[in-house]
Amino acid sequence: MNAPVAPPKRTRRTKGGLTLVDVARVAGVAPITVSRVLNSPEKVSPDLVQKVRAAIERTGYVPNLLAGSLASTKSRMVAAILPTIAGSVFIDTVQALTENLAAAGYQLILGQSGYENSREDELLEAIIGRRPDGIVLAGIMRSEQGRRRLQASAIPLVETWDLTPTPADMLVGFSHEDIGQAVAEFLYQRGRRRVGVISASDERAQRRNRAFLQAAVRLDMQGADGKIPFHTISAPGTAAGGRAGLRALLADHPDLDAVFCSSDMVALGVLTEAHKLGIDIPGRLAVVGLGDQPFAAETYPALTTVHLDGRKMGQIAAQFIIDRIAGTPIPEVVRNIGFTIVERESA
Amino acid sequence: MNAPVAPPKRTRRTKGGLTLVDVARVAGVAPITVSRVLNSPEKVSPDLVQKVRAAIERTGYVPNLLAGSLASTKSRMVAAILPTIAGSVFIDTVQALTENLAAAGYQLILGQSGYENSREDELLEAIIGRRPDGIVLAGIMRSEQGRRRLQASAIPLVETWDLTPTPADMLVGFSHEDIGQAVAEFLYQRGRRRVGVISASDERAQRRNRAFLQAAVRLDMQGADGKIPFHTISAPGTAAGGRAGLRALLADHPDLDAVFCSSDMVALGVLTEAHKLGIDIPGRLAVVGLGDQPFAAETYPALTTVHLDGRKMGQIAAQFIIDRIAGTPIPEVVRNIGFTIVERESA
DNA sequence: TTGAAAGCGCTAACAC
DNA sequence: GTGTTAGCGCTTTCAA
Repeated sequence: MNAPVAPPKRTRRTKGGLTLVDVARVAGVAPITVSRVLNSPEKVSPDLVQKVRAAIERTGYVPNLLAGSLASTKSRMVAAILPTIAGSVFIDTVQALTENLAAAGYQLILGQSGYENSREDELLEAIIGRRPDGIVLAGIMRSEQGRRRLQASAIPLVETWDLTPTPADMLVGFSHEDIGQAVAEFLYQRGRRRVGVISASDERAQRRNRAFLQAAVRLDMQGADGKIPFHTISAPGTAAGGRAGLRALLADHPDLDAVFCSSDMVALGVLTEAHKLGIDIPGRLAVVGLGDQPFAAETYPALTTVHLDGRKMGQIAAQFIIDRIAGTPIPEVVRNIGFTIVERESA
Repeated sequence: MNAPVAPPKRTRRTKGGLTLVDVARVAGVAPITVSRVLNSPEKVSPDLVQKVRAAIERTGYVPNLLAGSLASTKSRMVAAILPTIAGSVFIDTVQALTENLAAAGYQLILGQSGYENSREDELLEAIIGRRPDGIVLAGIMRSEQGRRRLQASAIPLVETWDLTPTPADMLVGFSHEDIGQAVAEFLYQRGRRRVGVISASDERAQRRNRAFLQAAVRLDMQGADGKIPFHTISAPGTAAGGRAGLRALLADHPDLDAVFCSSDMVALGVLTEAHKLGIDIPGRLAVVGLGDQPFAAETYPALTTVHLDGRKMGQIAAQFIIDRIAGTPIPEVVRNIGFTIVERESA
């Protein structure tokens, strides 16, 4: 039974790609030495480093990071999961993430979950299956199953753009409830008494709206019929949705004197429709957006809006993950970065 | 010399993660059967599929795609390389890419090269090192070294948002020269005779501008001094840049009657500044943007602009890569999808 | 400081 | 249909 069996000759599967072994042969060293030159050159004598670098140069070798990741159980990839990237407010966050992660040697992989959470499950499998060293979520993970899978994966996780008493792991964001309340109070202070809302239907917007409505009722800013006029559009909100929303609101509530929009894009639509209808802004109607997108300061009139620091969230999220991987203690794993109402001309 | 050496006992390095072997043990089958259930269930008998699926469910197993990629030399990842994602025109393309690739089981990895091409080389190494099954470039690869590395990697490549007689591989885009010429002719037909340009400094914009200037000179649309006024801002263009640009142009050329802007965002700034200065648009000044971003139809006045179909480019690029991987013959690897001038109110 | 051997977790290639 | 074996290209572990 112990008789050695003649080893069957197998064809190599290699696609002819250059490997570390080839470079080692060219440089006249062991493969592991090439690996060390790549990953920890300080552990290799200068002349060997020299030799190996020359061999890499000569051959045009590009290390296979997939193989490295498998062996080291470190993928040097971080995943970002967004509802959608189109017309989205998360772009600054993604930009900051990419920049900060790239500087630390990490690559971003992007997943779009859709606002309907339709593909969330398979997306999560595709992401976790690639064993990223960290995951950044735009928003919070609300599905209980999703949370369990993420926690079971033990991958460092950062939720963003929201605040919750029960974060799955780390969190950087702000309170949507606080925004709704703050905008209502802001409009009250500016003398507005008949407010309305035009909003996309996503969950975060709805929480802002709820807080806005509560504060508005408390401050007695209802319409003549005792209600706060409300128009819902599908997420993500568009300028066209804002235009339709303003017409709908005014049809039933001609005495409206302020509108809170779920995004700057929606607010832009409101401004445009108001122009068309000959409605003076801010004279007759105040308009407040959300996001402080680059164009918000350049509309006519300039848009009063809620500034959210997307870059900062991206930067902090990246740092969270880098620190967690490095084992650096993180004093506060939940960071509320707040928001500011930027008062321009439209309100 | 051939005496067998006692095998040294090594500790397993495994981090306690669940593997395919564990699932196989639970299901009472060979590891390869689990692999088949995951990748080609039609080759496994229904009752074994059943058993294995149950074991996967029970254990919460998530396949390690890194290991699968290494073994199969297929990563099921596609890389997109952009100058920058912030305020960028490429977002629709990225969105369409992600959607179409996800539907085919591919994940997107994102790389930002910066407009300065500063990090392009290390980015390329980080991307190629991950052995994506395809690479999509926003723009064309101009660096000779970059082209060589990409070609040496033999990874299917799609250049986008441009046209070149010498594509590195596949290409879907449109001619920036044609745009410049078409816009000049459009303005001429609308009776404009004193045109100017406000443009970001990126290379594609400059080619549009060159063609625009040539056509404008040919059509005798120069200013009184025989020159076409020109204002350059840094890339990517912003509304603030557009405002500054309009002031600069008018200072030297008060008789200007049309402006061609390098992006809709720049054009938005021009509209806003014109409002401030009391300049009637389109009465005294025509404004043309580029990109037909969602807000372009909703500015006041609505922006005349060049429509570029970012989604279509993303969709075609995804299809190119999917077909190439599948070995499907691709009749035309260079696709000019053209552009259209969308005439609205501003010109 | 350098190297040999043994994995990392999966799939291709080849039997039965 | 199912299983056995030998890699994929790298890094960890251990030894010198």
